[in-house]
Amino acid sequence: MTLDPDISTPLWRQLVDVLVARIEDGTYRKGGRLPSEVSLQQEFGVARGTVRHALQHLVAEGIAETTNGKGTYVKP
Amino acid sequence: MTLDPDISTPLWRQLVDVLVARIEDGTYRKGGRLPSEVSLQQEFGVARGTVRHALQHLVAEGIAETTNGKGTYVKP
Amino acid sequence: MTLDPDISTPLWRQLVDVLVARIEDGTYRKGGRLPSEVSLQQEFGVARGTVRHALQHLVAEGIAETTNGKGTYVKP
Amino acid sequence: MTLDPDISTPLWRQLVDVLVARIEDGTYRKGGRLPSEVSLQQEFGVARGTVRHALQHLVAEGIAETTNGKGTYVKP
DNA sequence: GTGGTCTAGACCACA
DNA sequence: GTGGTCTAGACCACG
Repeated sequence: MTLDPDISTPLWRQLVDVLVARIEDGTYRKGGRLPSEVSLQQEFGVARGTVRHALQHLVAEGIAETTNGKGTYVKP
Repeated sequence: MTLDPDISTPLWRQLVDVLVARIEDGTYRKGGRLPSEVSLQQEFGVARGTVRHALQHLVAEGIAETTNGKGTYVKP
Repeated sequence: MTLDPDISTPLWRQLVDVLVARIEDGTYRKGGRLPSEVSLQQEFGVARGTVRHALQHLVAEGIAETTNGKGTYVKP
Repeated sequence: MTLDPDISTPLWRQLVDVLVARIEDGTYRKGGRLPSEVSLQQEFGVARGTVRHALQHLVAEGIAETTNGKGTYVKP
């Protein structure tokens, strides 16, 4: 899975879309843990800040919840 | 009694404040023993490392004293 | 350089001794930066917590100084 | 699985025998990790000192190897 | 890409 | 059954 650096949509937003899609199709289960920031960084080939931005967006939207030292979880 | 994971103050520092307050109001008496690390861990819902960090801070400030195998005591 | 897991001296204390020795023999210069926590972790084959414990000991003794996001420096 | 507190063989030695048997029959694989001290303590209903004594015996005999913070492993 | 905080859980040493 | 050490690996804040 790779993102497209050329189109106008910001990378972090493309990433949000991918993550939301994966939550909806069950790749990431509700109540389950998302991959770590480093994993996502590597999988999508983006900077860590981008990953953090995307995850914080999910948290702000109430889709996910993050716990220090444990990871980011999909809300049920 | 619970700590607040949202505000910027580190959990261990919040814990220090609570312990100091309890020493000052007499909940933990001078010369008496503080609850064990495991007790505090359970009461405040944090990891043992966080509890230890807070207790070591009290020791560094000369407020408490710790003895291996016995516990942590409030200095008179 | 490796540490000895068998003897009773804690690993973090052995690490303190090595770092102090390197400061004294000029391997790490006064005013210069120490290797990052991750580097030391790899060089000595210990966990990052152990490295941090050793570095914080140097800071507590006034031998080094640490700046968030930049590194740990030997005091002149 | 329970041990027999009545017979003259010390509990820790009975425990050693059980562990060795389990290594030989493959319940605990060579190179694999033994259950934690607390697990064994609960499974066999013995004190922690007994478990530690038995494990240290395995280590002394070169059957197992223990690493602080990780567990006790069966040597290949 | 550094240091800072935190979690979870193991074994170690003391009493 | 306490505190002491250690591992492994996560997210956070700074630069």
